[in-house]
Amino acid sequence: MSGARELVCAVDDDPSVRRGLRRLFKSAGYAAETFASAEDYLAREIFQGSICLVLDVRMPGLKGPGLQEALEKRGACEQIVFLTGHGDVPTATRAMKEGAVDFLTKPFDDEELIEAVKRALGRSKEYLRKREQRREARGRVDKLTPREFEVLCFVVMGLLNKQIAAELDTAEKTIKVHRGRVMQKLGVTSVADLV
Amino acid sequence: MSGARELVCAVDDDPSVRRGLRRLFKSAGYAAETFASAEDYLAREIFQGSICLVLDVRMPGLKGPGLQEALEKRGACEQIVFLTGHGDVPTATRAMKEGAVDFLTKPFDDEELIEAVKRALGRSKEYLRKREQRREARGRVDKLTPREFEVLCFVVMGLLNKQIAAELDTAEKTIKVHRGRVMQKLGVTSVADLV
DNA sequence: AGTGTCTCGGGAAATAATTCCCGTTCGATT
DNA sequence: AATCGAACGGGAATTATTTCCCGAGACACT
Repeated sequence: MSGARELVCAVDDDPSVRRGLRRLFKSAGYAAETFASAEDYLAREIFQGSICLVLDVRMPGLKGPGLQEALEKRGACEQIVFLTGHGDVPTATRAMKEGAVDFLTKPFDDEELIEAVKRALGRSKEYLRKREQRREARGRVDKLTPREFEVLCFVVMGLLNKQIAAELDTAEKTIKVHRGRVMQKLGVTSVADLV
Repeated sequence: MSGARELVCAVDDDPSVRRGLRRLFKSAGYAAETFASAEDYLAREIFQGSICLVLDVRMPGLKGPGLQEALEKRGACEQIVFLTGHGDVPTATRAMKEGAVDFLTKPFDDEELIEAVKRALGRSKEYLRKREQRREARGRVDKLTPREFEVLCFVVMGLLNKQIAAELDTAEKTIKVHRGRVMQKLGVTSVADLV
């Protein structure tokens, strides 16, 4: 753990821009790091928390949109704000279609950038929250034996024990046992909680 | 009913552009209409089906983004593709943030536009589908009496009749009656279906 | 005054679900 | 060979739910 739950990362090949951004983010109360290239950023250890990436489009090596694509493939939680002096309409449009939070052009307004960063961190946090929920749910469901999982499926479909027994060609008693185990393993007491 | 389930509407103040778009959409197999201004489009009767709006940004009177905003306030299902010769990055970014499907610049590629229209119609259809589901669910829940609704809330929380009776300070028998009515009015037979 | 709806209540009977106990069989691990 | 977990099954008792029947009081509308 790096301590914080939120982090703003800026990637720009211009040292003076990096310095300026770092100062701006710090003064806005955010933990900030800067990188001179997309490759440098990718080399960083993965941050366990919400991240906002402030990206330049035109850089030596991997470009902003390329990094965006790479992160998306990785299923990362980073939310991206583009900040560039060389933006054209097709690039901006594509970036937004790919899920960027905003696409700002230099010279930029400090307040506008901070607003975008705020939105990005919010979205990143929301994304992490949902992913964590899915992970937990899967973790619990994975604790079930295959047969128990089958029974679970029918239960959430609203079938009665008797009907499930018919579907699985077994005795109703057996279904009751499985059902009881499922409820126990998933830590719930009612059918409503299952769904 | 206008017969079709899908419609492409183009709004542009240039008659020759309108003609060209109409021909393009027709040849791609879509029902198409064109309008010379945003006001003209708003005057049109509301189409009952999926709509893709192809919008110019710069027009006399209400501009493209203005129309986008107006439609969003109306909770309309229109999905918008911008098509303009005067696009700048901030305008494109704002349009995409507001939910536009794409933002293309003239001169445009026919195939690219048709692809965008296709995506827009798909999104519009999906939006309509979800709205219809919500409407139906609300319609059925509105058929419940206040007391029945209270009971429903506790039921989906997974409480037993006995517990609900205690919460509402009434007899378990009464809860059973309400519960039965709720199931009947909502057209379901199991607790799982309720949730 | 009558009509209708909502809420409340009881009884009785059938069905469903839960929770214990007991056991067997099968396959994998050790 | 022994052990373990998983799936299967039966019995019995308890509790919950559903589905019928019945009626009473409150309140609004006509």
